[in-house]
Amino acid sequence: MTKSGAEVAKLPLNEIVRGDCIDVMNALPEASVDLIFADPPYNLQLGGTLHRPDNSRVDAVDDDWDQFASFEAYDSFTKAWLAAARRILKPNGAIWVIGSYHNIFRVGAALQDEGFWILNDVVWRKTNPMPNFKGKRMTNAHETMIWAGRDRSAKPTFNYDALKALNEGTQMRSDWTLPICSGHERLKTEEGGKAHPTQKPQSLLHRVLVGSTNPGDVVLDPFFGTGTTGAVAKMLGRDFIGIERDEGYIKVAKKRLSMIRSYEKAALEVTTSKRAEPRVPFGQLVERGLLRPGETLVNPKGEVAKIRADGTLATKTLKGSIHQVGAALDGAPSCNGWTYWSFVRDGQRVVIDSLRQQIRSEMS
Amino acid sequence: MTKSGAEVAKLPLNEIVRGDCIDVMNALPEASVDLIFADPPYNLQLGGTLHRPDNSRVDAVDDDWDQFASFEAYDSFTKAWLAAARRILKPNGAIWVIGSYHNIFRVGAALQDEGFWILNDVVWRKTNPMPNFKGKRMTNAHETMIWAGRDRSAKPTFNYDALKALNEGTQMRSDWTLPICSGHERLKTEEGGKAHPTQKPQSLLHRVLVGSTNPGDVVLDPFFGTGTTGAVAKMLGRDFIGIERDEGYIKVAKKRLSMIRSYEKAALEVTTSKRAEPRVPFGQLVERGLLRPGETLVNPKGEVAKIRADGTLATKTLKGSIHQVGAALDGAPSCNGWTYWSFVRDGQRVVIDSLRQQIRSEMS
DNA sequence: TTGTACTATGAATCCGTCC
DNA sequence: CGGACGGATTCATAGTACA
Repeated sequence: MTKSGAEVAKLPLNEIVRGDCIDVMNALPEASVDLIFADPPYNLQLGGTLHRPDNSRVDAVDDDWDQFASFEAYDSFTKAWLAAARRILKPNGAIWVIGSYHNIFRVGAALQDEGFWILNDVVWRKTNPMPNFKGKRMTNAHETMIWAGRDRSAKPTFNYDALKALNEGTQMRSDWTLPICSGHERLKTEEGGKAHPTQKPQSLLHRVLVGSTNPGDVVLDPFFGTGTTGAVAKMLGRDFIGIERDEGYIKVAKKRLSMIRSYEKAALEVTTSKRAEPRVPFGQLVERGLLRPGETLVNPKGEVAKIRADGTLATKTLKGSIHQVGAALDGAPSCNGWTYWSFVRDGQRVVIDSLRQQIRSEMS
Repeated sequence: MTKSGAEVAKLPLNEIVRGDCIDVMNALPEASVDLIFADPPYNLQLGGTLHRPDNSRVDAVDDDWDQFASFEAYDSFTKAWLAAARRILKPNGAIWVIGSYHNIFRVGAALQDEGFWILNDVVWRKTNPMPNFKGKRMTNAHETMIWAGRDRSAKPTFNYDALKALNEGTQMRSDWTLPICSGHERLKTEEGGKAHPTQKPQSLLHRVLVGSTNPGDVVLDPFFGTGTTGAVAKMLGRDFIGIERDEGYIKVAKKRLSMIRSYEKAALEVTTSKRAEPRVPFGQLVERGLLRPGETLVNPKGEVAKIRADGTLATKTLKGSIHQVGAALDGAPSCNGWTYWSFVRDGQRVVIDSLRQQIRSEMS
């Protein structure tokens, strides 16, 4: 995982590399990237030109890069770039891939076949999708993203509490309701058309990057396009690497990135989990005299245990840590002794966790 | 497409056939079924027992029928039943398959490989999914359904206007918001437990069958379970064929189906679902760039707080949601942050609730 | 009868660190 | 690397009990 200075120096951080993404990724040092976000070609096989009821032409995806002769051709392309992507990921790295029903099932199966481990599939619900003009299908109102770890044993970054905060205090769900990229955010050519047919909204990338990276992480996008991944990464204080074949897209992306400024550092600090707080052994409360050996603790049912000099508890029949004795009394598989036990001061029960908080605040 | 009387007579209409679905389907006449709805095993790969934070145990899906040795084993099973299913479909027949990220990508790829032609993928958004108790992933709040024609040239039934009517007059989208099957609808064993671990809600099948069959059509379900497909088909005046291996499930399904007749009309009326209220998390204003991380908000007293990337606020001493920080600053038990905080534009204070209104109007 | 408080439960790939 | 152990972790509904 640790790279030599020479190797790290090779990473083209915050640059766009022109070329085929498989070749470029193969030239990068292995295990050097924290996260990959990929929006690969969709393999759309559209019959002819599509018209709206008013006969205006729908500007569909018909670019060369989106054409594949067969599922087999698409599969071998997919496996090749996924294998190249996997090599450059750090051991705890992860990947996001976005697609529609035309390609996402093949991508998902290939991810699993290549050894990635799916963590969640996330549905992007579009608030304002393009309607189905012919009335022959349902409105295609969503796209699917797959979030997967490098392998089954990887422990990718997951900022659970930050996502929970983004969702106003309730756990983030696997369906995200966000508008498509339009208006001022949508990049235009000099002629006024779309600069890229499938430009993703920044809000989508914001949620992806806040949820699965930390400031300073390296985020690579092998199908950079007009650089939404790089733009949001830069705003959020992450480093990016963009790979793109098309010089026209690169030109637009470079201009876009030059105008982005990063948010201030303090704003990038995000709600953290309790697990990250320093561990306080219960025995320390005894050592520091906040609780005395021989003193009695009470559980919610009114059962009591005595504190011993080594920071363990004892009832008539049980001995062990605050967690072990609590679990045994409740017949539960586990117990958080900190919130389970109380001591008595002035006739009032006080949860022992308040003493831990006191120690933690003194530590900081 | 037209079958002889002898062959049609062989169809076990409105019956449950006990046996392996591949064998049973292979014994049916070809091109005899209008629609197949399949809820195959998901191949969940669960670890040890899971407990809720209150230490109650989660009743997991650990049945034998959901166990496969490998992806390869699952794939060959999938291809075999899909091939058998395709043979018995009429030329304009279609199939629905439901799954989760554990299996749906493999199913979707297999569908395409076997010659089916995907028409839509539909996301079932659960209003009340089981949360992620350990805080390690996002809530798995949806399942995916694939709707596919027998082949590229098939013209399956699609009742566009009926679905539009079900959706309050606007075109049906590819995401359906429906509650999981619980309460009285959930079938129980005599001991009071779940009769089947994965019973689907009738509302889901109602929408599927209204949208893609006509009265009198033949609907086959190769993984019949406790017979939701048959129950809804019967209510809607479609013929069904159920295939199921487990005698216990068959027994429950038969009893269920025998009672459908008398409740037919009432049951039809309860299948409409309510739509979820649009809740707008404050974090979405940040994700969507309406407010920037690092930007300052002001309360009525002129006190300020800075916005962070995860949609929380921070003052010199406080961190939390717009509501929490507002309440703390006022020493109040609660606070509506939406009307409490303002941002500054062109020297004018603007309440952040105006941004929420803007988002709500876009959503409706 | 009505309102409130409490309990039960759902297709789940659900811990991290130190010894 | 296996085992021990500290201790963190949940949302929407439906049903039930009781005032």
